[in-house]
Amino acid sequence: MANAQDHPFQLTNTLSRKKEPFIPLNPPHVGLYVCGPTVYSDVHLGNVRSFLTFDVLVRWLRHIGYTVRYVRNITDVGHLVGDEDAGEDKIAKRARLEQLEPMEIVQKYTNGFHDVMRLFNILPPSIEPTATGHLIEQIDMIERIMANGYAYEVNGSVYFDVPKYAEKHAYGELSGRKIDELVANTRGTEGQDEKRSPLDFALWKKAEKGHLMHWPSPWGEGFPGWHLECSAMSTKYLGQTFDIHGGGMDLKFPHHECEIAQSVAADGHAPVRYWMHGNMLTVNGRKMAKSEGNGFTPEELISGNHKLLERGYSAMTVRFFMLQCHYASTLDFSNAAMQAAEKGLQRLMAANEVLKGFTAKTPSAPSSAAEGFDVEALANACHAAMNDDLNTPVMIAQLFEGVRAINGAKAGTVALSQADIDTLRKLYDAMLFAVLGLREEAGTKQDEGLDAGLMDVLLGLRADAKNRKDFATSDLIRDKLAALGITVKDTKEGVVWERS
RNA sequence: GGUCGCGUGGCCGAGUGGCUAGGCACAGCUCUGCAAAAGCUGCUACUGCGGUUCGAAUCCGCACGCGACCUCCA
Repeated sequence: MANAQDHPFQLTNTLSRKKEPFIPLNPPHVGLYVCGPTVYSDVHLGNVRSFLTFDVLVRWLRHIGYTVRYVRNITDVGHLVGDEDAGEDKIAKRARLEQLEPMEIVQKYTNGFHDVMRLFNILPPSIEPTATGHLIEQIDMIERIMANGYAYEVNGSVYFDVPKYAEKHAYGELSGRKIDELVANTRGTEGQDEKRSPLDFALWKKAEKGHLMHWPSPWGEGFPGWHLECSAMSTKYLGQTFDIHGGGMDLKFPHHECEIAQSVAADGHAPVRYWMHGNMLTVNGRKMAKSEGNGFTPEELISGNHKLLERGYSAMTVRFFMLQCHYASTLDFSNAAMQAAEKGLQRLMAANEVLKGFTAKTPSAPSSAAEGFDVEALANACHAAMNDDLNTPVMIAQLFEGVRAINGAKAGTVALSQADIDTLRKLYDAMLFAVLGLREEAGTKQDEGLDAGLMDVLLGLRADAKNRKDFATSDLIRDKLAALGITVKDTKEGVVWERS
């Protein structure tokens, strides 16, 4: 767009805690890495929010002309369930519970994850690497770290030496932590006596007897540490330093902090130029989390079959609901908010239909009092909002300003030129579908074969009744249809119906 | 306990020190056989107390309330 130079894309870098102009390393290419799911259970709505945030980022970067290589991993090596069950990983535990091979668990929940992503119209990444597919790279990285003296081996396990690293580097810079405080606040360390410091973290864990997932390594049979895969895979596909790394707020510490340490220790470079963290989805003010048990799955959301849900909501309603909040703010889920979002989305999409339906001529003879509308200013405002740290709520607010103009043009109170209409069409098409990633939902369209035919019959009968001024009959038909969830509207252009 | 963040109208949520988003709900009007939709109009808020400033929701301090992270989590 015209003033991309004047208003470059600004992104909050959680490393500096400031909004910074986004300048990629090798324009027009952008390297983006996002931490993906651990595939040991169903994804819930909180997970969806995070992936949605980065989906909008990718869509926007591409919209303003960048070529994005988007890498989002699948964590398919289980990691420790908790202190008590040290030795058993989440995937192995699940495999035992469901009596499946660990890789069946991985495949099952990977498939489920992909289904959910499609449901919410979240674009697939360019590369979706798996931890188990990159053991060679991970082992190689451990060797580089050891060669540089930042890791040590104990009984077939390898640990990262955090105090050693902190002598020369800023461990804790991302999450704002200080080494002394971390040491002072460390919780129980039993079962971790192999570590020299409680802050040290595993790069490689020796597999105990009976452990299902393990691979050979220079240190014996074992499996990689949780933080390592992201470092190894981002380095492989995006280079030792790349543009943007994203993930949920809850991954900042220790996960992302460890990633920085691993990369610096292995290759001597800070891996990431811009760190980006999405905030949490909350329910009644508390974080939605697997461990809190307050999450619901997308299936439950759509069916409404969950005690927190008054009724079901469509995937696009949820998407729109989330986009009406800035990604860096917490967002609280509530039925009232969902219903408000649903109405708003309907109005927005309906206005887009009105816009598409305008004929070549001016939509409706504007009255002499019709006001003009600055379409250019609207387009610029949308662009500026997105460039301002992906401010989707402000961008959506602008689209609603446009809705008034579109509906006003139809009503004859706003004058739009053909050029205005063309600009608006392009703008709405781009913002609604390409950038916000909304899509028309099935079931609201009027041209669906049998349904459409049946409706034509009923509405034909109703029109006859109306012509005879038999309003009792015409209203009866409308009321009965309303009871079935179909709204009939008599507009100037004719009768329209839609499912609610 | 440590670190970080938040507290905006009936609800959800933006907000760069002055021009006081937007959505939903609500009320009135227009259109309409009625309804729906749409348009117009109305509804002016920033947890509390101090301070800085000509001027603060926005900056600073204190208090209260809430949350996140510190342990697997997006």
